[in-house]
Amino acid sequence: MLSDRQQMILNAIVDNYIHSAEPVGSRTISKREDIGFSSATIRNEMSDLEELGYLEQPHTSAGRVPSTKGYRFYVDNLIQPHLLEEAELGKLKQLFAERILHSEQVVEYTAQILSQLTNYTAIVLGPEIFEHRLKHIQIVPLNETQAVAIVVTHTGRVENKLIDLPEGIGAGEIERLVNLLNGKLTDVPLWQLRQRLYQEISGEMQRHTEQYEEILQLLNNSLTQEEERVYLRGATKILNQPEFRDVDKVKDILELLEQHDQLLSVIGMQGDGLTVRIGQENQLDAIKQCSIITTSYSLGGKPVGMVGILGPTRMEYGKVITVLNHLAEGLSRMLTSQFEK
Amino acid sequence: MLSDRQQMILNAIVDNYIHSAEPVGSRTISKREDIGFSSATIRNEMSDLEELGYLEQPHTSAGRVPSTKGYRFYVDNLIQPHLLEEAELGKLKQLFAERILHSEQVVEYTAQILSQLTNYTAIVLGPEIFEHRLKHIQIVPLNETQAVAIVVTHTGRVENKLIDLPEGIGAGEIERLVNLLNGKLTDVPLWQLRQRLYQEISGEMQRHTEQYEEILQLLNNSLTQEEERVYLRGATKILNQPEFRDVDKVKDILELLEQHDQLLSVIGMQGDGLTVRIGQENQLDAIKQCSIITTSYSLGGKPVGMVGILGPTRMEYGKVITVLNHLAEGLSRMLTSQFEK
DNA sequence: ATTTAGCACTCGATAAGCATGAGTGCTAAC
DNA sequence: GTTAGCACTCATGCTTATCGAGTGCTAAAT
Repeated sequence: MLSDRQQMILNAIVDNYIHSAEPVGSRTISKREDIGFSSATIRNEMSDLEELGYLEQPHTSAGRVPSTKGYRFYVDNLIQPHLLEEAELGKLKQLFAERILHSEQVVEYTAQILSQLTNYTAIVLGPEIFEHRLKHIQIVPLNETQAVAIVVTHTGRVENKLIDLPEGIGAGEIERLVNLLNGKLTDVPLWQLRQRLYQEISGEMQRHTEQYEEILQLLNNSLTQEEERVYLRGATKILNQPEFRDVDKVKDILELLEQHDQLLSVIGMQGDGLTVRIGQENQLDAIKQCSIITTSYSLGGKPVGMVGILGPTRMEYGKVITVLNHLAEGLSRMLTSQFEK
Repeated sequence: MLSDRQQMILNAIVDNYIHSAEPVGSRTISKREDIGFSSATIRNEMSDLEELGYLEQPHTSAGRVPSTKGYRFYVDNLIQPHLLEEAELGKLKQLFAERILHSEQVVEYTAQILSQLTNYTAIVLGPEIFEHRLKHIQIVPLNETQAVAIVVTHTGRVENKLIDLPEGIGAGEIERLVNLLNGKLTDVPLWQLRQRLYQEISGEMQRHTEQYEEILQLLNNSLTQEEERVYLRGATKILNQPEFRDVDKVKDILELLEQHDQLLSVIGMQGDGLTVRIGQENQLDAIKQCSIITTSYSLGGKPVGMVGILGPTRMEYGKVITVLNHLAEGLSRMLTSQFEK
């Protein structure tokens, strides 16, 4: 529906604006080598593009700026594959070369690298561990009334929680309980634990109802504490953007970034594959001036976490998408290999 | 060396500036009920105070602003005890009423409350665990080559690390090793662990040199990962301050706050008791426009962590100091009681 | 039928000029 | 020692003028 020339011009305008942050005028475009038309022609096309809703004019005598619709078209149709530089590729490779790291640590570094490479804010959601299988449960009594319960998954993740002990329970009894749990539940995927606990063990555990509940809760917690899986890096990068040189404009954004639970609704598992949310397309008011690009990474083909970038609508979409894809792929490969061992 | 009247005036100026953020003029002071002098008199005194270095003038025809030296005198001599409101006290009580929380969690909430009550940025350094005693060591093999080592302290803290297993070690052998470690090292304070490992066990562990090293490293890590003990809340509060309405002014500060390792040098164990760093007194350039108030909290009388507040030099010193003292005391009491069980 | 040169027009941004007023420093009187 | 009075300073805000990047439109050129 847009002519080739219109697409070419829209592309040129978006490209230019992404790098200059200034409204783009017709002359600027006509001077580009790949465009063989006078500024007057460009002006006419720009006028049409504005009427169609792809461009906006801050004021009458200014150049044009892409609208959300304009960016959307750019992202969906015009974006050209971006090649990473040697140094950038190197950093990525290095990240995944590290051995002997918990998956959470890898994810944390991923956020760091992501922000460094793109100069935008990185938001990463650590992997779900539903699919991980139980390797070991341990209850270590600390004194007469308290103990710490520990759950180890087959991937080496360790979750722990302080629990209250019922009155007068003995060390022997705790040991028996733990042995029972380990015997019955080892190699059970975490998402089945709840159910299996009720099904198989409740009968034998009537004496231990209290710990039973506590343990259930621990398992639950280790599965549901989503805020704790959010990694944020480079939050202040937004301050480098010329369109956010005003404290009032960034305040809401930075406050949002501080609340990890809110971030979940921004980046939380919204389906697999790459998603681009541009400006107004975002639900939260605080980031209607921003774009968010996310993609999922997976474990054995099943999406378990997200990596994402938050930047101004005027974002280097091409580069960010490339980097995100690389990282998501690397993470998936790494997790999967670790998981399968 | 300052006359009573000078002190009174300095006090009035600082108080006023803290709340208004505007340079304070002589008339404003003379109008205050507790001051019975004309603006001319005040002017003369202000002129003297400026000459002595306690006040500064942004420009000739503006009011006066306290200098670092002025704040220093205010903090050291003039500050009046601040009473907390019911609601504020309530929040503090509630915080320490929570049971069954890991000390780290309490510390995290502390940071939250601190920032909420003061409207400044809270920086809290979680407790050292040198003094904690070893309760349990566990090594859970995940496959032929990897295992996860877990250390539990008598306070319920759990540290874990992925380790590589030496070729061809059997489950039985691991179990023997763990039993040996538990037998010899239970109830040993963590700071002694290193030494004790070498002294008592190295002989019997010649076969296991590799894990030996790994375990040492785990212990080391759990003792030295200081960045991970830094809790930051309310970083964006600084954006509410009128003197920081300029992005360039806040950028450096926020970037500093993002780097937890740097924060350590700001808040890190700088001796026990209350410390106030005012403006220029700070080492780091980024926060020479800020003041930092810290105090330590302790375990059985020994300082083990810090709570701190970062705000503009124009800070409500009285209130912040009161809140910090309350929190540090509460934390100390809580930790100590938990420790002693 | 396109494309382009030319030109009048718009409007934000910048600078200059000016009035305002908060605040000072100084002097002389109390 | 204190204060009233007054001239002086300087940031702030307002108005006006200038500048120039960029547009839209028209008419000529292709």
